[in-house]
Amino acid sequence: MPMDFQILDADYEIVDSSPVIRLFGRGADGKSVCCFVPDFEPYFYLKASGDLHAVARLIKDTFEQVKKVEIVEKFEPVGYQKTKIEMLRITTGLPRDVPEIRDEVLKIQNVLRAEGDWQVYESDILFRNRFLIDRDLGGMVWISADGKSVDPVRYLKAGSGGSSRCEKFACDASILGSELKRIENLTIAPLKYFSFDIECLPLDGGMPSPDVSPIVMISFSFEPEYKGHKTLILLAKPADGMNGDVLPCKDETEMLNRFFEIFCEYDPDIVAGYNHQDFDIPYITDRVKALTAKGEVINPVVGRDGSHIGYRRFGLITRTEVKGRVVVDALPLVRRAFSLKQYTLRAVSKELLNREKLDVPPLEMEEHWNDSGKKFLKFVDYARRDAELALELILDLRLLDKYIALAQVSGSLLQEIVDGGQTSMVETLLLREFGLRDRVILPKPGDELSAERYDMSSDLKGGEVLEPKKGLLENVLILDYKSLYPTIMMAHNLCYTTVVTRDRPGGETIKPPSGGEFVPPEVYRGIVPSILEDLLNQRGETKKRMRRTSDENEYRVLDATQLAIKILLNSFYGYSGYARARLYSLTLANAVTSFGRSNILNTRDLINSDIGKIVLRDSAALLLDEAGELSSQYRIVELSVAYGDTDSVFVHCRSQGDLSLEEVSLIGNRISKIVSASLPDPMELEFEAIAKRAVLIAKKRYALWLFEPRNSGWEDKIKVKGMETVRRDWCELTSITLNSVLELVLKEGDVDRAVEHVRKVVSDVRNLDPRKDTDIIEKLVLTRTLTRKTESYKNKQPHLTVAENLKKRTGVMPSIGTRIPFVIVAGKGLFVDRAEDPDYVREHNVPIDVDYYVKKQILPPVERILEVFGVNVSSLDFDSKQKGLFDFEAKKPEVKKQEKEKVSAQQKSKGTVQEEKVQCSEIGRVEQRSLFDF
DNA sequence: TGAAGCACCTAA
DNA sequence: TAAGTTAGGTGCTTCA
Repeated sequence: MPMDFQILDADYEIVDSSPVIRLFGRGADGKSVCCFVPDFEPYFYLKASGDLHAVARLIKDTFEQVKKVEIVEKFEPVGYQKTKIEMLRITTGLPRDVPEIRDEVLKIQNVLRAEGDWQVYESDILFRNRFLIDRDLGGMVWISADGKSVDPVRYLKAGSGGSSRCEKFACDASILGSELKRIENLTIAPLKYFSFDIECLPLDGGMPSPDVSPIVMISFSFEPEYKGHKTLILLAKPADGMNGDVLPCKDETEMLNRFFEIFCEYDPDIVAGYNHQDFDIPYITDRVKALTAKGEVINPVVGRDGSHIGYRRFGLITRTEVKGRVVVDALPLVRRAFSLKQYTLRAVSKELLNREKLDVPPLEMEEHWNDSGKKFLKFVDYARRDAELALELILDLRLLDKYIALAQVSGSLLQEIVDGGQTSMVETLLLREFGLRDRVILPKPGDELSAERYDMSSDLKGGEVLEPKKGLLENVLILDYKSLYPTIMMAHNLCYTTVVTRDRPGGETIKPPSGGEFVPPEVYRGIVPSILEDLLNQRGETKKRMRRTSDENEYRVLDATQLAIKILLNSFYGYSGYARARLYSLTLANAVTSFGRSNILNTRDLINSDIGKIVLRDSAALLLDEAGELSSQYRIVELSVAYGDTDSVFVHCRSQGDLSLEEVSLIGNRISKIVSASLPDPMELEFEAIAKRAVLIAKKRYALWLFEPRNSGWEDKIKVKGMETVRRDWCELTSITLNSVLELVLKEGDVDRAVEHVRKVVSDVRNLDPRKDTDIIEKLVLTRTLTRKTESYKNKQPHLTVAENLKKRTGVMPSIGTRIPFVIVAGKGLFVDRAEDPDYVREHNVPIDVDYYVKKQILPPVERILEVFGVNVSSLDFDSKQKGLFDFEAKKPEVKKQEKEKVSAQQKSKGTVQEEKVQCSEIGRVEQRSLFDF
């Protein structure tokens, strides 16, 4: 009977001195499966010169690992080629033979004194990936495997000389697959998830070290439950009167053995945790080693094939692998998915789950552990909560959905996708498609070549950013190009395989503004453009199915799929300019961006000049007809591009009197149609939304009051880009204040109230009582990422100061990549030297530098906006010297109120925003005058 | 006093 | 066995 399952992981094992692929997965029936697939052989390609038959014979005779050398016809990786050339396909006995002999075969060239350049191809593809690519399988794909069931331990031992790794096998079922078929299934297998978290007893509250600091507790959280338990806590000591989910053990060794037993017995597909990739897993591994060295007996099996817990460190990065399962660390996933000020489990749980982490400070852990009453129970609950939170982050926030979809669409294994970036996905897709088109792919470049390319990359130019019409605008259309770079590549057949390098095609070529030449699709349809086209079609299809389905789960899977496809579509351009890519082409990357730049410039000119004006008549938008006479029932709308960045254009619509949202959207649709019609397929300018009001401050900095069509009505929201509200290196008070100002200015059109609000905030801060207002410190915290080692900084940095203080006080230096919170405290000297840890400031009542917050955090961003409205910004702050002039402040509200009433009356009578500008500047002056009068 | 350079973060 | 890309604003410090 064939067995259906979803592929979670793949690797190989040697049986009878031949490699056997192992596919690990979870079946629709809930059973974990291992499927053995023999008879797949490792190979790579060699481009050689001279008599290939002779070369082939020599290679076969020289290397005993080589099983077969064939002559095949292939295209080289880069450049348009009229014909294939002959290459050697070298098959070896074992996967590890490939890296071993790939350098050796190149030396044959010297032996033969052959001319030309020899080159190996596809010599560094992991064997499991080679298999998945060649068999059209991939991560999280459903397959139906036919074959007979086998005893995995006996099977692996047969003739392999006894692999020590297969004493124990943790799958529910194993089969020897004879036929594998990919099947369509829109569900996700009933995966088993668990998370775990360890608690160690550190010496003097510092960092625990696995040599000396014991692990005292391990907490689990399960989904679905394990033997009726949602959570489980293992203790490294005996204890009485514990809950059913607390398992006291004799000692640490027994606890660790229980941990591994539960690991295998539960048999999770997803091994979750928070920072466990960098901390818990390496710690357990090292601790087991330390205890074993002392003579303790621990059997640390975690893999589905009986393999042990372990990790590897590459520089700063730790990689852990658990055979047959997927290790998912919530920390990097949360980092990628959400822009937060801090990524401690505490901050993340609060922000995203609205749940509190419990806490036991490191210095008190020993006390809590040795207690037998409440404190001990608190410690247990603390451990339990940490495990729960890690799993909740992944499940409640559905963090894995996107990655599962990316695995399915790209064909890479889930673990690679969760761990890595876009590279592995793009390469998997390229390898598959190149293979089908008889084209080989280069190995990954070494450090030298990468460095060389990195230097060249400085002449890769990017997108075009149009100078914004700074200030306040009404009725702005937001349009953007749908998937600009991918559609450019499709429209112009831009590809590694179409760029003219050696062979010249007969007819015309495509010439991008950046230079270079590409053959048209009739001559050779580029591989990347066809991959993109395929992805684009898949995405359209997926979206169609989303509209059809009523099943909630299916909808979610489909939504994740279309999002994954979008990510993949946008990954190819970046990859082509990436110095460590297998296929790197500056000509290609530059062609894409240069078409992009000329496209947005053409669009601007088309809208400004060719369209220029649009005539609104009845309910239809028409182009202004030169000959046509216009009666009073027509309205002319003048169009001009107010801003644009890479793939977007903001079009300002001006006409006499108000324009309704419906009228503006008619214009938007019209522009979209006209511009799209002038472009090659599948490029398309899409009408996205209307900004009733827009404040453009600078390139990449603006705020919009947006209206988007939503089921037969309009939905409005404020969208802020690039300004301090969305930047994490400004304090919360800045973003709150700025948001209020933007809201008042954009939605209410009430600059006056915005000014008043700012004054209030400023005076609140100036009058801050640090002893009483400790909670406001929270709003004054700035954060910045520690991006490098101390010695690599050329200049002092505030967060570096704080990180070093932390190191002095606790002995622990925050690791690279950590966001460091800090506040600026009062005193003399440089800003960088006055940065301090907020906790320290709270505990020690250190005074805050109020003047800094007013002058450097609140005012500059607010001024940049209010200046646009002609507000005299010097009236916003009462300088610290004037703070003593209490009378003035007391009088202020009266003056304000009068002015405000006057203004709002005027506003009502005139109404448009243009006039407000004048009125507002008057307010500014009035205040200014009263200041002097006083 | 203002330009130059570093550092960070964001837009696309 | 680390890593998609460039464009651009702003603040702080140093130095001519």
